[in-house]
Amino acid sequence: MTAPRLDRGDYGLLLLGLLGEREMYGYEVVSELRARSTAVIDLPEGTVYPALRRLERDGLVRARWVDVEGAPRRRYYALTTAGERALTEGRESWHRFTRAADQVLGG
Amino acid sequence: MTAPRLDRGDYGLLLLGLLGEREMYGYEVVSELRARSTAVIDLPEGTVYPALRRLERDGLVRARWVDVEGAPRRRYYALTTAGERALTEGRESWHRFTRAADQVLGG
DNA sequence: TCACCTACCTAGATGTACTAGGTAGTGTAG
DNA sequence: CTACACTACCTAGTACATCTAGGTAGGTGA
Repeated sequence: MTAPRLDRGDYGLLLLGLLGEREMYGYEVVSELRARSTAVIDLPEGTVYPALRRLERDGLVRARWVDVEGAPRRRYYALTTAGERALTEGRESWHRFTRAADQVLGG
Repeated sequence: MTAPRLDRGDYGLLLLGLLGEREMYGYEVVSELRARSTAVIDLPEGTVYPALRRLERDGLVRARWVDVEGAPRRRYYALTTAGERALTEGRESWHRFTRAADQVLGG
């Protein structure tokens, strides 16, 4: 019964977009996404952490542990060169797609 | 190794968008999508036919067989009332999403 | 003591796209 | 008359991402 939602894709590109600005850790990514999109994009942690792992597995991001005083340690993620390239390409194909979709949906 | 693609969602909404304009049959949907999006959205038949079936199963479209002289018969699909409502809602949430995504990706 | 927040993680279910086929009818070029 | 191409439909199986629903652990404040 649920209506079809075009916004259910591979969210990896959004994570690349955030990490393209600065190094971030997983939990920060979750709250940044929510803040920046005024809660429109509200990915649960169970979605974000596996997604970051996939990006790492595919060589698009690099991770490092950082100890923090008086808090659990954080796993910071940063783009690799391949990640930056993927972000650029992904952004372009995303814009191509939105233009095409608006052509179909009526912009 | 493949780069993450934000444009892999549930394409059902696009089909609703097409059918919102006029009744169409499956094969027509495939070629219309390709034509209208200048081949950016190129869904294979193996994607479109099952998607139409799902929309029908969910009560968003209604199907009828039409005999054609000198050609294989066609299965025409049209929106139901629920389908029109789903299209309106889907369009809105799609626009909310693109705005939010551009906020993250850098528009 | 209890609740809550940060910060990370995973197993399993669900669901969709896509691959790679298949059937059948019509028209056409060699 | 044969081979190819095009229309028009269909399905089984695979791959993969989201999401649910948990869990672990350290720290803070009532």
